[in-house]
Amino acid sequence: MKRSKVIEVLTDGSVGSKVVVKGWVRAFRSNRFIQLNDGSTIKNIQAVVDFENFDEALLKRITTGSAIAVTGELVESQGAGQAVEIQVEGIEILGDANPDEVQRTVMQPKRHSLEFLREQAHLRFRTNTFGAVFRIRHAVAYAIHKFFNDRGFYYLHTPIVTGSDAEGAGEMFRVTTLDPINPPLNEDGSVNYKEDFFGKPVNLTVSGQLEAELGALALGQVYTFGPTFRAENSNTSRHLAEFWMIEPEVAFNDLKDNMDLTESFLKYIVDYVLENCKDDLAFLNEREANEQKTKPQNERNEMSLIERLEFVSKNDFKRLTYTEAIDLLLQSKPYKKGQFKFDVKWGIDLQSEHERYLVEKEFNCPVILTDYPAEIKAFYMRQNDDGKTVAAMDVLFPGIGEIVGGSQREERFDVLKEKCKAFDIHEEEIWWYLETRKFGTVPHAGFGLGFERMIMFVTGMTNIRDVIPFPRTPQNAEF
RNA sequence: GCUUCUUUAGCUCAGCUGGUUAGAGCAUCUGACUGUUAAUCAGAGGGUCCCUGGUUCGAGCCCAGGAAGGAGCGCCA
Repeated sequence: MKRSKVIEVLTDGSVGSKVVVKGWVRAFRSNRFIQLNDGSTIKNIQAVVDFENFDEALLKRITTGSAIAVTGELVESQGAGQAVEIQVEGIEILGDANPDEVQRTVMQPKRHSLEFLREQAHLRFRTNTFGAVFRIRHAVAYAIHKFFNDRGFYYLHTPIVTGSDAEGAGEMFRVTTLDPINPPLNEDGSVNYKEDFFGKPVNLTVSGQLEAELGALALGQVYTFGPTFRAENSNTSRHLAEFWMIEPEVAFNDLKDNMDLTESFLKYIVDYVLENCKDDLAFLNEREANEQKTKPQNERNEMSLIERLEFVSKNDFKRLTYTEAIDLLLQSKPYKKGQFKFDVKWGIDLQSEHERYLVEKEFNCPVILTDYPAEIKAFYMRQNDDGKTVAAMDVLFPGIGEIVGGSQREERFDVLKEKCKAFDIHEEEIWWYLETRKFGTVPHAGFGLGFERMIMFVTGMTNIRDVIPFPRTPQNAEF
């Protein structure tokens, strides 16, 4: 008989029918009630055993963590916690799990710290929390592809190994096949990269944006969705050395179009999760609520996870310029009381404390800041007419900080060449990028969304290492 | 990279002014019970007190150095 998934049995199963369900045992209570989970839903199915009719040695092997197949009739449950359950007629042990060893793992049926779960990333999928997080992670990835596909975007695969060091987005990981102990040397003692695999130094990508622009300037609208690597020694709950980024790029869009696209995109993702991940979201909502109870009143979230998602879905993002933001900060209470650690004045890069004040105190909703000073933003951002600022935008989310960074791109050949000079970027390194400005250049714009930061927002997880299956961070590449 | 906190049983933690045999809850095991929902009740086993060195009659506790982890900051998405 064909196996039914737990979610099928719970949603479409008809009472009286025979079913086969396979999964992992979460709990075996009273020698009678097996809680079985197969990953298709956060919910377990209860399989009820008349232990008088089964071999005691067989029942002994039904332990937390073991894998079994049960055959039986789907019946209405006599208990309160579930509508239906399986009256077991046959049990097959698929894989044993020794309780003494299970006890040392995160499968041990008790509450665990996230730190302990992180040390067992290979087993944390078995827990309710991480099951929910990774089902939602999938749903968000799918929603992103669906959003862009429905709007006529093309998914463009930009290179992971890149020879250009021009993005300026951060430190890069060198990729080489040279012998690290005895590399071939030039006469002056430097490494001879002509003998390396690609004949020159190459790195893992820090951004697919420049290549995405090339695609957009022919295909019209494209997006990338791939792994991104930053060799920064960042030790925070918001940074990974390997993360996933989505970078749409649209020809003929200006900064306003870019903001509109960003806002509808983020709201679409939130709506998709609210609509399609109800069970997992309800669990994470409850989980967060319980966690909040252990915190002092003033550190608790004002809204629950689901309320926060609904709030973002229903309310317009607050849009203001960098210059307006600086004015607001200068008039703010914490500034006047000297409570900011970092000074505020036009021209500075906003610090976390400033962004948090704007997002969490002043507006209490997502904020889009635009038109930053040119000096603190990348070379490819379009120069505004004031000569001082560029058409940049950062989207700031409560609790997460910067979730999107984007801009209208500099499409004027001469201006871009000047910017390259000012930023010390050699033309011969990005001649291909500059050429698009020579042949039918047009205004265009795009942005980058940190995928994991978005997952943090929709799951309520507060450490980025808990929303990617196998986190890579400084000094940690286990699994 | 900087600041700060933590490290004691499988997990989460307590451990008094430095003093005899290091504790609790949960988990595991054994037994009882059997329509349970984090099942319940009784009992048992389980320790390199992170590592190295020092002070002391005596160190889980004090001092020095190191390691690992968390949080915050910087860099950024």
